[in-house]
Amino acid sequence: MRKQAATRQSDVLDVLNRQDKPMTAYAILDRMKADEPHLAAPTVYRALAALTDQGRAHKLESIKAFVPCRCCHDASVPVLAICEDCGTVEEHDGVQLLKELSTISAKSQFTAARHIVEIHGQCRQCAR
Amino acid sequence: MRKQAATRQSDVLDVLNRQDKPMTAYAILDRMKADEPHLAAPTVYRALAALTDQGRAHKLESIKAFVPCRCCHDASVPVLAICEDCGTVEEHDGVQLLKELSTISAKSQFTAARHIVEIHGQCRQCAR
DNA sequence: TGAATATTGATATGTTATTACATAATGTTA
DNA sequence: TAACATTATGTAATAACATATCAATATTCA
Repeated sequence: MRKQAATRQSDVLDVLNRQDKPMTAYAILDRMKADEPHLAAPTVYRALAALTDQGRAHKLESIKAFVPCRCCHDASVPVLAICEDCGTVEEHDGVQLLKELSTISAKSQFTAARHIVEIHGQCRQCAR
Repeated sequence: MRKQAATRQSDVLDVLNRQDKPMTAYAILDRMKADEPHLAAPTVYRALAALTDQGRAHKLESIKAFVPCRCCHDASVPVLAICEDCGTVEEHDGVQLLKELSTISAKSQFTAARHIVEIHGQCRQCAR
């Protein structure tokens, strides 16, 4: 059934919000197929592209998965810490990094449009 | 023909070094197939995994491509600036970021093992 | 030397992402 | 509201990226 783009996006974001771990696009697709069996990959990818553009979700580039945005990083830098043991992701804001990142870009007169900061390691629970 | 892992790794690194832009694993594979037609994806991926582990190459997570390491980031953070116009990648060292990154991890008692910092934007040439 | 271990090659397959295009809904103008 | 332009969606196919598996080959070390 056809839906408005905004509705699709909300649907996808709902799926992400109901999960406490990152989900791949195909995991989201499978989940949504329970209700809408005809749904296909591009529909999910389109919604995800919109959500990440709007800053309502983040893509974890290093693990090819998505999380809903739980902070707010207006004109700032999302920092995503990924636990390699349990898979959970913590979201932080990286305003503090912005100054140093700018310095680095300026060094070669590079015009930064988007920063990607991901941390791999162990969460508090898993580290002990 | 069978080769030692170390030799394979050098071969792959040579291919990367002869190119001034990042290469995907399959681009490397195609290039190497010119000499060794039977070569297959896992061979290239194994070599790349070793090279990135050793810090002799970097993977650009956000574009799924690889570059040879041209700096040295002993116990530090590689920062990769990717021009979205021409595709070139500049490599910088991000020691300056380490302090703030640690602060962020410490906030939630996260144990960082690896940092991924990538910057998307325009290089100096393309920005004017 | 020969058994145990590790590494490599090859095939197959799994996973992630995009292209291309037909179709349907919506907005706009007269 | 009719005609048209615009935008978004559904669908199939396929491209691009990555890994599992296992047999074959090399290496290690008693």
